[in-house]
Amino acid sequence: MEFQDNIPIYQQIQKYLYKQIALGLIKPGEKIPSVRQLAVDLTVNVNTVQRALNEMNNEGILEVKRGLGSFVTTDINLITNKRQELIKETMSEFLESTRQLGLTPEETLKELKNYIEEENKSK
Amino acid sequence: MEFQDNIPIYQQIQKYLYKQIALGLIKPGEKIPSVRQLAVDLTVNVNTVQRALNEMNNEGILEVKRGLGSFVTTDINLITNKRQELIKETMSEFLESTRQLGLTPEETLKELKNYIEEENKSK
Amino acid sequence: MEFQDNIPIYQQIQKYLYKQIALGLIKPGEKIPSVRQLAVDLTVNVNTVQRALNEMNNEGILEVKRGLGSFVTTDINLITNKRQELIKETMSEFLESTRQLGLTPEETLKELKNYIEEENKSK
Amino acid sequence: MEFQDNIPIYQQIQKYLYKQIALGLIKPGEKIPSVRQLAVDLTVNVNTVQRALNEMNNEGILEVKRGLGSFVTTDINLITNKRQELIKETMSEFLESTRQLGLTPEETLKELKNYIEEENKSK
DNA sequence: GTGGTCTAGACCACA
DNA sequence: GTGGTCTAGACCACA
Repeated sequence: MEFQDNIPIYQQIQKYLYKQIALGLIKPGEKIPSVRQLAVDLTVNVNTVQRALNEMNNEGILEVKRGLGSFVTTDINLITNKRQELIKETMSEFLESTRQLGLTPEETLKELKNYIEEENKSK
Repeated sequence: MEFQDNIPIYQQIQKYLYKQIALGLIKPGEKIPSVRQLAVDLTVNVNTVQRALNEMNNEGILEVKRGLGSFVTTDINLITNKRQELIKETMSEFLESTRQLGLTPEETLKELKNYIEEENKSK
Repeated sequence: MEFQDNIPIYQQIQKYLYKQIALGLIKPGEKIPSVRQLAVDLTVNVNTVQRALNEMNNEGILEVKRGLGSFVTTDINLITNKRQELIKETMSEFLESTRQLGLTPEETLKELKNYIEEENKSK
Repeated sequence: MEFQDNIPIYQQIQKYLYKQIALGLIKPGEKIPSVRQLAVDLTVNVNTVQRALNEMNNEGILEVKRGLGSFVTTDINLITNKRQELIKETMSEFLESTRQLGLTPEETLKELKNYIEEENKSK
């Protein structure tokens, strides 16, 4: 057994921004806060923010314009694909967790269905 | 937004043991390795192991017998309940993750179904 | 007119390594010096070396193995493609330079031919 | 391996002017902008411009007339020779680049031919 | 003001 | 020993 490494902060920042974008909280073409502002908001070093944005720029999700700031891509396909990718990743991790608790994927599906139904009742 | 700290190692140990028990890899009534042995195996401080086992003893999942070692409870209900609890916890965290990606529980269920079907096909 | 920016050191390091690999001076599967060693050799900060290697790892040209070091990929196709890419880049820059001196691509070709012939004579 | 420093700005200015002249954008005998004007246009120190022009004056490409300004030589041979010199320099640097990628001059010629043909097709 | 690069140095994980 | 992450702080280029 190994113990969980901290997920690097720059990856956490990426995931945070991906979610904001996937949810439409930051819209296509919109400017995100400056690296310095994000660094302050997230109480993190400027370099760490830059590392996060840099990779997102390479992927095309962000367009970083020197002297102007960073903008969410207007390519909606890219955003949709990224969201789909994140969803798949979440599914995969979830099935791994339940597998470790002795559930097959099919049993997991059934358990999830039950869980949701019970939650709905309790409202 | 705050960044995730490491999950405390003692909790990771607990989760590890719960899973072993839930899966039946360690059977009801069975003796688990000594604190010292676990400490060596997991390259972790003895106190950390003790803290993990201590809580599990309070819950009744383990019976720590001084001078003899720690034994998994023979109360199958307790084990079943604990497993169910872990499953619910996993469900809850999963739904929170997909919610952050813009999925309702119902959509999540549909996506999971798709995901499993596609995985089965690709085998 | 703008003045040439310094090409970032990490990109210069990348180009240097690409050339070493393209020329077969570092062979597929071979270990390259450690980041710390490279940093010393190139009198550059460790982080700068790491930034260079990181991107090359993402491209697959290098396989960085934590605790072991960095190795040139054994995927010869990848290397060949990268070399071809660098060659095209060089061609493109060259044609741009000669265009600025008033030469069409065809004239450039003729001039290059002459240049090579004269060089061969003078040997 | 050493890293490329910035090419001195005054040399960049020279190259810029040479190209303008080589391309006939500034004609033989024509007056070029004043040192002060160039300094403003290029957002560069007056001394830097002066240093650039000074060398070009020594070569005879420019005739700096005190109180009147700087003029392109009317000696067409000089201009032609300078252009030829710049072309040779470009060829030489190009062959050095491709040599570092493992190409002989002859192979370089062939690659360039291919490159131009493919570019023409894609138009 | 906004992003880009680099350094020195610290601390961590893997082997 | 080898790579990975992060910080504080400096300096630069673009607008």
